[in-house]
Amino acid sequence: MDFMGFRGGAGLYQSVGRRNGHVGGVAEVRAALALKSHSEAERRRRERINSHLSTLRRLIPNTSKMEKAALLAEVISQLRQLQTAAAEVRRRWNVPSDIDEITVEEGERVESSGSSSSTVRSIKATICCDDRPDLLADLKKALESILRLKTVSAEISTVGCRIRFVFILVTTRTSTTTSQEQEPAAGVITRSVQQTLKCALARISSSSSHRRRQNQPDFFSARNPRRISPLESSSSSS
Amino acid sequence: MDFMGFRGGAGLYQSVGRRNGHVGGVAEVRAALALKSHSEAERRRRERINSHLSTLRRLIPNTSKMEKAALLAEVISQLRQLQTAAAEVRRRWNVPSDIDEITVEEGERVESSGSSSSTVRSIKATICCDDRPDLLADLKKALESILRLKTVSAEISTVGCRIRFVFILVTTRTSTTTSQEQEPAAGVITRSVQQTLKCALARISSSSSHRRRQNQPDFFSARNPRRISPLESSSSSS
DNA sequence: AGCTACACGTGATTC
DNA sequence: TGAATCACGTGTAGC
Repeated sequence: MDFMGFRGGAGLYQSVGRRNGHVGGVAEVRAALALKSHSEAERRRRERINSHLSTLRRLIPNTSKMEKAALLAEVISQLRQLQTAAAEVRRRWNVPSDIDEITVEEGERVESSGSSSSTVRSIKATICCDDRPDLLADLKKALESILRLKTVSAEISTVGCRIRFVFILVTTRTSTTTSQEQEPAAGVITRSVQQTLKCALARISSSSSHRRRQNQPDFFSARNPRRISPLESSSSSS
Repeated sequence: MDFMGFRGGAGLYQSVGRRNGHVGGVAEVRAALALKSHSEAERRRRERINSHLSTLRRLIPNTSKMEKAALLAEVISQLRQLQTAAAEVRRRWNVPSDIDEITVEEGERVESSGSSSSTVRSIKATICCDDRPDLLADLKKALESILRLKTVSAEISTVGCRIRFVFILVTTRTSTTTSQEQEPAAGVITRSVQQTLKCALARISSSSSHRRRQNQPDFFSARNPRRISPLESSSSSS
C-alpha cells in the first residue's frame, strides 16, 4: 500500500534535490501531499466504476464470477436484445418513442383497377416526432400535393408530447399516363417520401420553439439500437 | 513508456544481483521478457474492456463524451427501464420467460353467494417453468386437493419448452363453516399457495431429467431485475 | 513454472 | 492552479 507512495516520493525527491540543506523541504512535502491526494482520487474513481460494474452483475444473472470484459459483453448482448424487442413492440403497437424517426417501406405492387395497364404501389411510412397542431394536415398535404400520393389510412398515436403516425399510401397516376415518362422505381419513391417528410418536419421543428426533453419518457423509452440524428433516419427493409 | 519497465527491471536486477559477473544474465533477460509479455497482456485486456465500453457508447445515445462511470450509470438506468418494461409486457401478455417464477397476488374479497355469512377471496397465481406432460393437472390437483381452492380460470401459454400459467383461484369454505376455525388471513393464503406450487414444481423438476438451457430464448428474453434462483421467487405485491 | 485478471500508483492531459 | 479523467506498467493472487 504505502511502498508505492514512498517510491514515488523518493523519485521526486531525487529530481528536486536537497534544497536548503535539509530533506524535508516545502516543495517536497507539497509534492508528496499532491501525490497522495492524486492516488486517493484515483482510488475513488476506481471504486465508483467497480460499484457500477457490480450493480450490473446484480442486474444480469449468472455474471457473478465473470471477468470484467465478459460481463460487459453480456451487458451488451442483453441491451441489444431488449432494445430490438422494445423496438419491435413499439412498431407493432405504434408507440411513439423519444427519438425522431422516419421509416418508409414499400408494400407489394397492386394492379390498378382502372382501364389502363398502369400499376399502383403501396407505401408504408411511419413518422415519430414531437406533436404540434396541424401536423397531420401538413404531412398529408406534403405527401399528396408534392408527391401525388393518396392516403389510404393514417394511424396516429400520442404519448405525452410525442406523436407517431403510420401512413399507408398508394401512388396515383395522373391523367398524363399517356406521356412517355416511365413508372419510377420503388427505391426512388421511398426516398422521395422520406425526403419530403424529412423536409416537412425540419421546417416545423425549426419554426416552433420546441426543445427536446433529454430523458426519461414513459414507456419503452429504449433508444434505438443505432444512433439516429433527428430526422436523418433511413430504414427501408420489408 | 519505457521508463516504467526500466524502473521495474532495475529493481529486479538489484534483488537478483550480478550473477556471473555481467549485467545481462539469463535470469535478467527472462524476467525482462516476462515483464514485457505481462504488460502487453494487460494492454490487450484494457483494449478488450474499452472496446466493449465504446460499443456501449454506440448503443446508448448521447454518451459519446461521458466519462466511464457516467456511461456505466446510463447503461444501468437503460437496462433497468428495459427490464421492467419487458417484465410488464410479459406479465400482460402472459409470455413465458426463461426463468422459473412464481407470483401470487390476492384479489379483492368477494361476498359469498351462499346463505352463510362467509366471504371468498380470489387469488391470482402465475407460474413460469419448463413444460411437461400433465403439468397443468398436477398443479390443479395440488391447489385444489391440498389447499381446497377452486380454479376459476387458467390461462396457459407456451414458448418452446417453456410454459406460463395464470390461475385465478377462489377459496372454498368446507361444510365445516360451522366450526370454530377462523378465516385465514390473506397473507397466509398467498404464502400457502406459493409454497404448494413451489413444492409441486420442485418435485417435478427433480424427477424429470430436464436441463435448463442457458441462454438466448426467443422473445423478451430479459432476465428479471433480481436474481431468482429456480422456484424460490417471492412476489406478492398487488 | 506460466498465464490471467484485478488493484494499485503514477504520468499525461484537460479544464 | 488543483481537480479530475484516462492509459500505462507493475505487484500480486488464483489456477
